[in-house]
Formats: sequence, C-alpha cells, structure tokens
Amino acid sequence: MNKRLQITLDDIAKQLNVSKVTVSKALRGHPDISKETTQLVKKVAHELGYTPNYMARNLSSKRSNTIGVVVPKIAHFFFSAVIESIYDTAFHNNYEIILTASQENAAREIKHIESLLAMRVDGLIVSITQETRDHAIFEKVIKSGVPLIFMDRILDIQGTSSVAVNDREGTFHAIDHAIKLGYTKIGHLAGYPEINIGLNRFLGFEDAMKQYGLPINPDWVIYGGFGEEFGYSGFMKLYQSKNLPEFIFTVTYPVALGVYAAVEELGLKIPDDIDIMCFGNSDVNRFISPSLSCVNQPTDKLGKVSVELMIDQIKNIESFEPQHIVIPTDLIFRETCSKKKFDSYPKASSRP
Amino acid sequence: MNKRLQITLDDIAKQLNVSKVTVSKALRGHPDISKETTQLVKKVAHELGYTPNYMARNLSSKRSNTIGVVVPKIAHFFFSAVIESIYDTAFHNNYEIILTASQENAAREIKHIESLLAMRVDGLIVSITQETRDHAIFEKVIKSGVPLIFMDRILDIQGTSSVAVNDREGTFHAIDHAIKLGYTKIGHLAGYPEINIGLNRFLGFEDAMKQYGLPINPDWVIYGGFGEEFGYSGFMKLYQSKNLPEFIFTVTYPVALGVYAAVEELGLKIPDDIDIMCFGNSDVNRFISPSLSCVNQPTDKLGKVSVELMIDQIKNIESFEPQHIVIPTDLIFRETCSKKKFDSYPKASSRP
DNA sequence: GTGAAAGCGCTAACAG
DNA sequence: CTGTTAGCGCTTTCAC
Repeated sequence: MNKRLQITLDDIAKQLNVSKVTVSKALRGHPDISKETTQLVKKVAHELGYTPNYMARNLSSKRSNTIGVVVPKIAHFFFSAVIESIYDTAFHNNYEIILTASQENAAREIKHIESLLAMRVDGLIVSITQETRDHAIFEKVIKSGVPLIFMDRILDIQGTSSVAVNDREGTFHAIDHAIKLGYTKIGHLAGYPEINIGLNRFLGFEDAMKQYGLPINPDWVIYGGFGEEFGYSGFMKLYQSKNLPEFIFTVTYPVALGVYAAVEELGLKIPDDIDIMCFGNSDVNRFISPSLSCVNQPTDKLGKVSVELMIDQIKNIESFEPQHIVIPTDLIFRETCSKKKFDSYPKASSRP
Repeated sequence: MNKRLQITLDDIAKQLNVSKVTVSKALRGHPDISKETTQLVKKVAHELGYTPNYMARNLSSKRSNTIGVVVPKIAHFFFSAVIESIYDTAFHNNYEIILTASQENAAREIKHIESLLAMRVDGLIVSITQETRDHAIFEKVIKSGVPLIFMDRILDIQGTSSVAVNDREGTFHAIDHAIKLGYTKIGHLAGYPEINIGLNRFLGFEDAMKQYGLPINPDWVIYGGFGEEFGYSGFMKLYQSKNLPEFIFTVTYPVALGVYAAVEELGLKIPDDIDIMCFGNSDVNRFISPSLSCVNQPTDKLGKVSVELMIDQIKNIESFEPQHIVIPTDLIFRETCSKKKFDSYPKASSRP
C-alpha cells in the first residue's frame, strides 16, 4: 500500500464541498441522498480513481461480508469442485470468500480458523482434516458468535450446522448393486472410522451385508486413510493375505486409484480378478480403464447449499437454528461393477 | 460478529492495570516490554479468549499481510495444483491468501480485482481469463502501487512481473519428439492466439515444423478455446474435413480429453488413427487409456516462485524491479506418441 | 520499560 | 436531503 496514493472519502468531499458522510452515503446508493448529488459524487470518485477501503468500512460497520472456508485439500476433484461452487454462490450473493487449506493437518486447521476469526469473517464453513479429534477450536468459534457450518466432513457439535451427502445410503446402494450382480465376497477400504464419512460409509456397507445375510470378513475391512497411498497399501495388504475378495468398495476415489495402481503392478485385472466401485466421482473415473463406477456426490449443490445456509444464518444471526442438511447421492455406472458374476466366471453357471 | 462478545486490548489492559499500548506491544513480542509483563499479558489474553482484530490492525498499520489471487478456474488440475502451492508457500511465510475465481469471465475478473484492491491486499497475483483483452484494470492496479504479478497466463504490461513456463520450448520438444517418431502430418488444437500460452505454444509448434522443413497445413491448426468442449468440437471439425493429420498436439489437457471423447464417438483409435500429446499434465493423463504423454508444467514451482517473488516485491516496495521468470518444463512419456510410425502402419515398411 | 495522544478511513446515530 | 459528532480496535510516534 503506497502511502500517499490513497484517495479517501474526504478527498472527494472537499472537491465537491460536501461532507464525507454525504459522499459515503452517495457511494453506497443510500436513499438519503438526491439523485444529482449521488451522480456527481460517483463521477468525481471515478475521476479520482477512488477505491473504497474495506478494512475501514468493516471496522466501523462491524460486518465484513466475508465467509471463511477451511478445507483439507484443494487439489482434489471433490474439493476443488465444491470450492468452485462456493465461490460462485458467494459471488452471486455479494459475499467474499476467504479460503484456507489445512492440508489434512489439524494444527494448521486451528491456525487457519484463528486467522479467519481475527479477520472477522461473518461465518465459517469447514470440512475437517482426517486427523481432527479435538473440538476446542470449534467451541471457541461458537463462543465468539460466528456461525459455523461443517461441510461433508462434519463434527457433531452443539450449535453448529452441517451440510453433507447421504454417505450411508449411498454406500448401501452401491453394495446392494454389487450383491445383486452376484458378489458375496466383498471388501472395503474404509478411511478412518473417527471421521463421519469413514464411519457412515462403513455403516452403509454393513447395512447392505446384513440385509443379505452376508458375513463381513474383518480381514477385508481395512482402515488407514482417504488418499491414493492408502488405496495402494491397503490393497497390497489385502493381497498379501492370500485371500482376495471379489469386489471392493473404496471410501474415496483416490483410494480407488491407488487400488488400480496396485492391481496393475501385481499383474491382476479389473474387474476379473477384483471388481471395484468407490464413493465419489471425478474427472478421472470416466477416462480410467476400466472406467470406474461410483457413488456420485453433487458437488455443486454441496457448495451452493452451504453458502446459502451460511448467508441465511448471518442475516438472522440472533435467531437462527442450527440445521443438518443431507443431500442425496446417485450411482454412476461405468465399466466396473457392471457384469453379472457368472459372466466373468462362466464355470459357475455350468454347475450341475 | 456478536456485539458485546469482542474482547479488546483495553479489556486486557484494564485487567492488568496497564495501558493498551503495553498490551499491544506485548502481544506482538515487542522488545520494549519486559519479559514478565509480556508473559502476563499473554496469559490474560488467553484466559479472556482474546482474538486480535486484523481489520483494525491493518487499518492502522496500513499493511494487510495478504496477497490477492485471481485465477480463471479452480476445478482444473493445473490451477488447483498451483493454488495449493500458493497457499502452502504463503502459509509458511505468514501471509494470507485471498483467492478469487473469474470463471474465464473478463467482467468478473475486473470486479474481483477491484474487491481485492478495496480489501487492501499487499500484492496481486493474476492469471488472466481467456477473454481478457482490456488492460485498464491492470493499469489501475499499477497506479495504486500494488505489486502485480501475472502467473502462467500473462499480459505484457510495463511495471508488472510474470512467472510462466517455457511454453514455446516445451511445445517445440513435444513436436520434435513426434517428428522423430516419423510423423509429418501434424495438427494443433491451439486455444486462442491472443493469450500468451496460446500464442507461444503455437510458435513452438511452428518452430519445430520449420526446423524439419515440414509444411503447416492451415486446416490442421484450429483455434477456439482451452476446454474440453473445444477439444471435442475442434476434432470433429478436423474429422469432417476428411483429411486427418497423423498426430495432434493440444494446447491443454482438457482439450486432449475432448479429443479422446470425439475419437471414441467416431469409432477411431488412438494412437493408430490419430496420435496425440498435450501441454499440461493432470491426474487423468496417467490413468486414461491410452495414457497420455504430455509437456509437464511444474505446478509446485509456479506457485512457490510466484508467492516468493511477490513477498520480495512487497518487502522492497520502493525499489523492486519487475521480473520475468520462466520455469522449464519437461516431457512425460506414456502410451501415446511412443510408437515409431511404421509400427502402427506396417504396410509402409512393406513398400518395394 | 511504559503510556498519552493522535489518527488510520469509514459508518451510525442523530440533528437540523 | 445534508452534516456533526463519535467512535470501530488497533498501531505509531514521542514523551516520560
């Protein structure tokens, strides 16, 4: 910020021989001011190259028109798509977004939230890291009176809202589909059970297995992460047990990609040696070979709903009730998990 | 912001019977203040749940420790990777990032830059939209004294810096490789020539063709965009001319994906009917079938260098010289553009 | 080592 | 319709 380059309301006011209050109001289109004065003020402001100072404006008005966002990762199809939607929705509602990335690091998450609080955002949307266990910082947010909405990866904390997809049902439908195809030996690379998405996706898996009276082999349920590395190491672990399931459901699409990598390295074939489906769509799913069927999360809607709910809470700050919004998912079928089991195992149908 | 919940310096000061100046200094670790006082102040601040108010701090100190960023798109492998790197670098240097997305819309880009200016960011990193032609807003930034760095998609404006990859050389090497494989009929889906990346990638293509004395068939050079739709429509146009090149280089990876889609729809085969390579890596390139060779842009470095250069300019605001940094690319070879031409056209080698 | 005074640029509340 | 008076919460001189 160069020292003396800044044009202020006063500069405009002096030029016009009015008070800076008049200028302030005129610039904001306040009905107090006459058409002509407003026009004149705007003209001069433009000529002088006036740029309002939001820091000053916000300090004195005690609102920032800004929503803080904390996500665990940006370069991830799901998050970047949601983020894009968050920005779009905010833009159309005249809100600014201040985005931060915790990089799956709980300590960093805390720092970012503290910064955002210090920047006096009007509200906070957060998707927690995979290692977040401590609630203290969120209690602080609540105490400070800033509306807090968890998105996708949520924490069950009194006074907060949440926007998420139906992880449990979505997973149920995927497993249900696999079972109807004839699979009975089903595994699950499951993330972390401490995070809602890990837990609920596992529960959906369990629901489906129970529904069909199929046993869950504990060796086939592996925890450990939401990323590609985990998909790779998880599958390797599965393989080393010398007893592969027929079908595997992964908690995220990067985990599935890790499986693809491991499968290729091992010289196996999808879907013949191991069939697969995952939670979450991405640009890769469609192009990968074989293309990957999945549970689709409507990222646009997640972002849009989160921001709209936030704005609603900001505007009704004294009276709003926390809400828990669940957005439905749907299945996208591609090449994986699409063949009847006997198609890939013709011998099965020749049984006496 | 709830009215009476805010703890201020004064609250701490009163509690301790010192002045708010002492508290302010203590909190910032100013050497003026004695060890004991500092400790005490920090303790009380913590007990009271004090959260500094950056708006007030920035207003009075006239610095924001904040860098504004404008990108054309977030949900795009290249940008989300660069953004991630920008955030990381900023975080480690104690800067905040305020990111905005222009969505390839020039009017929106202007609005975002104006907001960022009003928020008094200390510097601005921008990657222009594919339709940006007007320089006025950037002149305004320069006049306001805020350092401006263009990243990847740059504009040649006096007083601004730039960080980009060697688009021209990178493309040259890709085409060179294709020619060495035996291709002579080479096409280019080329983006927009008005944007530096479009122009320079075309020039690299031209350089290589010239170097080998190969003619450029104007029907095989198609302009129109940087996205998947353009890849699709561009290839369709190529196909309808009834005279396909053997090899095609696309200006971005989404354009290549569009080509894949068109090729599949037409029942053609890559690389036999048409071979391909693109500028820009992504998570898809590796998994797509056939896997896509490309010119790789080091996204981490782009983000890191941009932020570091920015911080350097902010810290030397009175004396900095605009810089133009070019980051080298490398080629990543996968299944496309990897077979000698006679491998795919065995008849050619059986000529008498 | 500590504090009093002044002010950053703006808006809110009230008067006229 | 326009202007006056008071801050918002903090940092920056500059005295003591």
